[in-house]
Amino acid sequence: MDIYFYNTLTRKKDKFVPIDPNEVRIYSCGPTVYKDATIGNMRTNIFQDVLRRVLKYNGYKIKHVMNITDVGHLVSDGDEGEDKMIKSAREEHKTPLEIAEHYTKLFFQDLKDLNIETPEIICKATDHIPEMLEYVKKLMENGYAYETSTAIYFDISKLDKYPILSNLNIEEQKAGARVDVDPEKRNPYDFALWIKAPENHLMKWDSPWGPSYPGWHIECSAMGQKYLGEQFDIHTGGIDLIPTHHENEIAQSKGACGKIPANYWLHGEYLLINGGKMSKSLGNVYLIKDIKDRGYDPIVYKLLCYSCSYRIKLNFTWEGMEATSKSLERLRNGYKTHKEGKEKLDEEDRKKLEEIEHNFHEAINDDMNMPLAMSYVWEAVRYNKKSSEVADLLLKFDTVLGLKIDKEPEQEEVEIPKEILDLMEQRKQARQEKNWAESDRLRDLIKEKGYEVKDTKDGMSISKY
RNA sequence: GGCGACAUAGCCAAGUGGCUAAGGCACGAGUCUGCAAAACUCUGAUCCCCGGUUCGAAUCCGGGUGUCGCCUCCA
Repeated sequence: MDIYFYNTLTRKKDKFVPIDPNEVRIYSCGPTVYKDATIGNMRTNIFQDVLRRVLKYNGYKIKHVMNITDVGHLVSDGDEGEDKMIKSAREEHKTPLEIAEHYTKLFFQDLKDLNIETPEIICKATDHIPEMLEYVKKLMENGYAYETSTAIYFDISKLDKYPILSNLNIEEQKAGARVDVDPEKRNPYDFALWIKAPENHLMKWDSPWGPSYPGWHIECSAMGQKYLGEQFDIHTGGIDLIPTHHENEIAQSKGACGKIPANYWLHGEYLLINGGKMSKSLGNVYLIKDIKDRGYDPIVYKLLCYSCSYRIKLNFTWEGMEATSKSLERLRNGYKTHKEGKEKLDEEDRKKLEEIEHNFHEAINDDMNMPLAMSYVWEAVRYNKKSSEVADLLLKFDTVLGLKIDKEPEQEEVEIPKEILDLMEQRKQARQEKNWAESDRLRDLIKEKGYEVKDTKDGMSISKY
């Protein structure tokens, strides 16, 4: 079955045809490990995970590279300000290396909590300084770069076209802020490939231009080329990377080898918080940790991300989380019911299930239409005959969804105080005597003390309220 | 100022010219239960406004209105 992806390069859904029919090569711009990753960052990671899983569902092998930016990403993309790593190090009284290790660890914990597959290759910028230097030298040799007293810049006027991903007309942009940065720049949109380090700079390496450090964009070009070759299939990232980072990556690649590095450019839209942007000043920056602290399985957030296309803005609210939490519970419950179901399916049922599978497959192949795909998942969950064959189909769907659909509801191990246990015992007696008034009174009393008792087939269940 | 996205039932949202406009959550009704909870079943919209193209438009075109984002840090 054909796969279609919306390609930022062509601004339409393109049929996906990999360069190598057996293996799809993907590059994803990974985190700058200078602070906690937000749930917004994680939305992008979830979308990239779905991409992997969809390709695998279609039988492809994957070679997926993700970088860890641990140097060179300045506070401003206009090549000014401090390096983000160094700023964090100073603020947290640690070395840049310690900062990188700390936040890298947290990042991978988030991926694990969200059941996101780890890319085949994870590469750190600081481990690839020689490759980056080579790349810059090549750009110099090819005449696309020039030196000033502070840095090596890429000369965008040497390109036939810049920018090519966004429709910006750079002549008409307010480039004022950029012009001031370095009067030696030839064009306002020229960007730094390599930056000469001031005397006391914490991270610097020897180079033909003295002690210095890499610009932000060069790492992705250098590492992408090293692991995936001059041209690969898919490049992904957040939508905000389009106007600067990805434009510049393309520029670098065109300068170095005359090619656009990837055939398909996929970008994930923003996550909004209560209808607005997430920002520190508004105090609405949430982490996966916050989701856990509120008692939610992080997978709930993943399912929330499936409620709309990765290409439209998703509004995060705790109300939405609550609704999705119920939804996930029912989904897992439905799986369990089928798993334990003993009904026999006939030919007609199997035909119906095949149809559902076909529809699901078609949905995920249509630019990862997860909301539509989920509607077929629900069709299977609701299937009137409860059979393990339906459960098997749901498990197959879960190879794409990654929702741990077969996860048992969590049995929280909470210490129940003796007082509550005594009340429960009293209530049990009252129920045996069919003294409903007393039973209800005790239920209310237990609730007052912070516990909720429910009657099930197998007796009473108690949980913290 | 330039660029872009979005506007579908109470909320989230799929849908890109034509079967009864997916699905989830909430609400309501019912089954079950002493009651409640859980579970399960059922129930709801003609698609922001105006004009046009067409046999036919939520879907295409033009014009409005509204919300948001980017161009400055951010996935």
